[in-house]
Amino acid sequence: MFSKSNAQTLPVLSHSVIYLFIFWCNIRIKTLGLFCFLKDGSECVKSMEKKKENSMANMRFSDENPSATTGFGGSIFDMVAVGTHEVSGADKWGALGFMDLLGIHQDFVSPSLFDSFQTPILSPPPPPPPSSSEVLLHQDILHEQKQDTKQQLLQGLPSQASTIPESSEVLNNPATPNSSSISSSSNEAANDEQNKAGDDEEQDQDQDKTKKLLKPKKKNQKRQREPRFAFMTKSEVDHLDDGYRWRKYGQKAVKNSPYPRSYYRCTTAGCGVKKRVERSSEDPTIVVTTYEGQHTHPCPITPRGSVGIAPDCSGFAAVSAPSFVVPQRQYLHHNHQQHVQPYIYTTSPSMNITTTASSSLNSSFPALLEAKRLFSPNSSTSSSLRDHGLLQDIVPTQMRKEAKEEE
DNA sequence: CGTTTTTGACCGGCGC
DNA sequence: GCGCCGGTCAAAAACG
Repeated sequence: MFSKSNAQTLPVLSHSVIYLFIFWCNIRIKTLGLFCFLKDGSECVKSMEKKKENSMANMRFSDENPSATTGFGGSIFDMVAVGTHEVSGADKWGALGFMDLLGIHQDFVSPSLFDSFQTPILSPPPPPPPSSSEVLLHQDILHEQKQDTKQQLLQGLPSQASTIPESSEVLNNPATPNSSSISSSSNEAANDEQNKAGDDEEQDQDQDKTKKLLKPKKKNQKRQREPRFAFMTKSEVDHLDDGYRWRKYGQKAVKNSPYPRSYYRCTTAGCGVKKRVERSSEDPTIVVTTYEGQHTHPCPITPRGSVGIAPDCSGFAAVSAPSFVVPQRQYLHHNHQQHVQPYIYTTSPSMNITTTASSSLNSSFPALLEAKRLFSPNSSTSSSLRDHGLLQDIVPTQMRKEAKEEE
């Protein structure tokens, strides 16, 4: 698990832990977490709640079948990445942006992982979606998929339903973002044109308009679902600032929960990314945010304290959250064909931090985007990581140098 | 005045 | 067919 070079840093590990702990206490950010890529975020939440007996802080997702380890058995989604944040009320969002908090993933995610991020948000179209054969192969594996998931498969849409947390997300998220998003938006545009034509013929009532708007979708095909990415955040604030601009378009009461679910849509034209925000009924301090789709544009705004446009949300003030041990095996493959397990990385028990990472992470997800940013090639930390990978990320570069000199 | 939020109505999918 | 439920729409209200 540890390479030789990594082992060389072990003598300073204890210092690193202390250093980390102090730093951790200073910024008062506790990470609990639980990030997950999934087919259906709501199901993830439900499953999480069902699994309440497992303290979130102690949740572990192993290389094994996530269903077995997480209680998600039979679920249609894959756990691909896991991690959560807890934000103390004192900090809230005044000093630390959501992205700042998400920055903790800089140490969860390997440089190799970020290599998989290299494709810019506005890059040329990504590789084509998985071939039908690949999709069908997944379908063979998935015996318990729900009907909509099957339809997605048939449509060549992303599916992460395999109980093997492998490359389905890898194939899907980075591979299909624009294609899926654009196709859906273009479909909507086509529908709009149809609707306009229909309005010319008869403009009786507003309700008729609404019906016309919705009917073409159901006639042609089932509404397509984008890949979803959900995470749980312990926060007093419902709508987390992730750098993008969102417009709320709906709110619904959640069954068996006193807290409503809010629906947001990215306000950028042509970007169909949506997100849902709701509080856990069992732990009101936990906010569950589910992203759907992928942004087709740079991060439009620059949060507190930053100046200028952040092309990829990189303008956020970097508040480096505590770092964590990153096992060598966390380094993920560039080859999306390879299966990638949702590795788990855990710090000392007192920190109660658990996270996983996968090369399937996509830069359209703010948390991961931030992680990517923090691992930019210009970062000395990044270069160090590229050299050594393990543990070094939690040890200041200077400290590592001193340690080596002592040897 | 433009943008965002609120909120009731509506739609499609699904189970019975 | 009916009812439930998640998701969406769009007019009205609120906001800056």
